Amino acid sequence: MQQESARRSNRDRTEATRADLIAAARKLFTEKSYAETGTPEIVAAAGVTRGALYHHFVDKQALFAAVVEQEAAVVAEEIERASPPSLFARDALIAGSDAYLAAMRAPGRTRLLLLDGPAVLGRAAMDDIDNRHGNRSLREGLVAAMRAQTMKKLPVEALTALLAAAFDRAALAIEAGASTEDYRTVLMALIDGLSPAPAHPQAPGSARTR
Amino acid sequence: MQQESARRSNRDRTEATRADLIAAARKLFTEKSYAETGTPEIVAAAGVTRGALYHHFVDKQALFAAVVEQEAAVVAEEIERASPPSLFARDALIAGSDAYLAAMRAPGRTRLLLLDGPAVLGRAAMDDIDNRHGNRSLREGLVAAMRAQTMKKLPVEALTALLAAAFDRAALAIEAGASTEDYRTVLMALIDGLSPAPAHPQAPGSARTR
DNA sequence: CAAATAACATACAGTCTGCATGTAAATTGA
DNA sequence: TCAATTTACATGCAGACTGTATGTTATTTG
Repeated sequence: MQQESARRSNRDRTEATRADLIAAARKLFTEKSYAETGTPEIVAAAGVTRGALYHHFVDKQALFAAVVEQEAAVVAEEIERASPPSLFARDALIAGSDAYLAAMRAPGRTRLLLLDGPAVLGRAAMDDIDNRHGNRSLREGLVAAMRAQTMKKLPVEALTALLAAAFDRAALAIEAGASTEDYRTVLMALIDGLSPAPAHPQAPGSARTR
Repeated sequence: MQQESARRSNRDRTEATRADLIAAARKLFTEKSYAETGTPEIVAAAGVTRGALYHHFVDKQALFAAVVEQEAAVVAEEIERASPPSLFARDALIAGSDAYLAAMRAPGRTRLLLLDGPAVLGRAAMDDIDNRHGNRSLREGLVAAMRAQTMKKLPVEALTALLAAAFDRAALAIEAGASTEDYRTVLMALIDGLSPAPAHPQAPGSARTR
């Protein structure tokens, strides 16, 4: 007859505790903000003590980074699930855009990923996370469109970053109550504007600044 | 013969103290971050005590809001100075874009306005500030371009917000070491893509999602 | 010029973060 | 298999910070 609480390997214990902490932190970070959530509250929700937290994470910020990482992965997964990778390049971009905007409606997700994330971890760290998850499919879609000649050839990294920034702002605006249709319309117009068409058929000789 | 420190009216005292606090806070908030800057440090730099701070500002966040407000005004001013309001609509947009990117190179400004600002004050509050200052000229430029028929007619608020978001991300990327030319190229491509040209001269009957 | 008020300064309470130390459980290796 | 070591926590503490309450000085008001 073994003990009440079964004998667990250290690896299992660590994994379970880390998961509990991340889950509790995720819940609180999405309900409130990073700054408004204290570690005592997190560990209470996770059913451990602060000692466990600081054993598994170097500081509160590291726990936050783990939460952001996980949440970014979930968002990427939701997008991939909703948007089949085939189709024509432009259709894939549209499907991905809608899936992203839908995924970002999860409560607190915009604040976690778009406000607290960049402020707490810095833009560089967030870029790193985004590039490992969500942005990847966006960039691949853009590259595909360029190769298919349905999109102007432009610096890929910059284009990916700027379109992602527009999507992010759209998600924030929509959550704040703005018209989803308006923002969707503009996003599509921005993407369609990148078609390799005659640039701007207006008065020739427009002065170039700088 | 009057006293050593001249008799000052309350209005002057308040104005001077508030200005000192905002200046000291601005310096520290741009050198470090909002979270890393404590009120004791701020008041020491300003030459007052925390009592003065909490007399003039309801809390640390309110002081931060005042700093952001002022900095946003300075940025808007720098843009207006560098970009004459006349010219053709597109040229004005380009000049304004370059001026914005140049203005955002001031040390710590991107973190203050683009990272800490949204996280601490919220996107709604930042939108409010932006609309009172920087975004105004952008929106007016877009409206002018639309009226001049050199730009597709689109929801103005949404377009302004999304382009502003792209500019913001570009400023962050450039500060992080990315190629200014790359980002400038993409920004111009995004703007030029909004010309009222034949949208995308490709295979007809492309399926519309939703 | 006295009363009221504004502009501060000082002192205090509560909370939080990170670390140091202590303890129980698991792993190692002889 | 069992003692030594390491891991996974729990507990307690030190420093710092925020916001507030209270006291004091300068200004304004009637």
